[in-house]
Amino acid sequence: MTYKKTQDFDKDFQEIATYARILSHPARIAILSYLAKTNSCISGDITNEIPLSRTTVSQHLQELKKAELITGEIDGVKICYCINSQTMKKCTDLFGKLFKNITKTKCC
Amino acid sequence: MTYKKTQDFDKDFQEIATYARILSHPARIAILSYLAKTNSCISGDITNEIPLSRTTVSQHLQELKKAELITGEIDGVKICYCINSQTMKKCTDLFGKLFKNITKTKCC
DNA sequence: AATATATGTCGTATGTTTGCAACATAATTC
DNA sequence: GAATTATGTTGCAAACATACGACATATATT
Repeated sequence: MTYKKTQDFDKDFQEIATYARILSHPARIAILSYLAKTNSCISGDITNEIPLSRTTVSQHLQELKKAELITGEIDGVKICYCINSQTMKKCTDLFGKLFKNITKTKCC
Repeated sequence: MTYKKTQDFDKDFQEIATYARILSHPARIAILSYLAKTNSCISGDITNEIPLSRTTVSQHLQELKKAELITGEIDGVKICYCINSQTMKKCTDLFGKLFKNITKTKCC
């Protein structure tokens, strides 16, 4: 086996990398952005906003849900997806801390 | 062709997604972190710090360089990699703005 | 100029992500 | 209970990412 050595790294680095991967696709950023600025968080409305097939948008939603960046609540036939503020805050802090640490004003 | 629709999204989203992809591997975060906290920015020293082969570390360095998050200057036989503060600042701002936008205290 | 040292590039194996059509399910309405 | 509506799941193909050994290059030292 010649694959995946992510677990050989610092736990913090692994965690940030995981969130970064979620944010590494514009569709997922677009979904989060849309959820933040509207109150209509119905799956179908999200799909209409994203220039991808229903299937693909659904998959991106599942990834965001798995990472706990969003929640999904069944409401009759429809499903309401919302931003998970708690995880989002954690994420904001992690990235904030990272960028603070790796900002360097001068080099050798 | 059934692939890659990233260009169908908002330019800002594409840009953040690109930086997020760079940060989506712990080795690259470890490299940036190491460069920030030490003055020894020689390629060989970085390689010794990362639990991956020289080849693989070199590839991660190339990716960071391509994204302009680091610079690489030849110094005799050695190469000195340094954090590109300008790009890093831009990156910090982009993510800061994103997280500020998608932080929502309540949902439907 | 031969040798040693530092580093990059190529080729390749394998795992992961992206995207979608087709099918499945589950609540609602007629 | 049949049709409709909203949504998730499966399976597949193409593209991309990860990892590394082997080879290439380029400076420094003897």
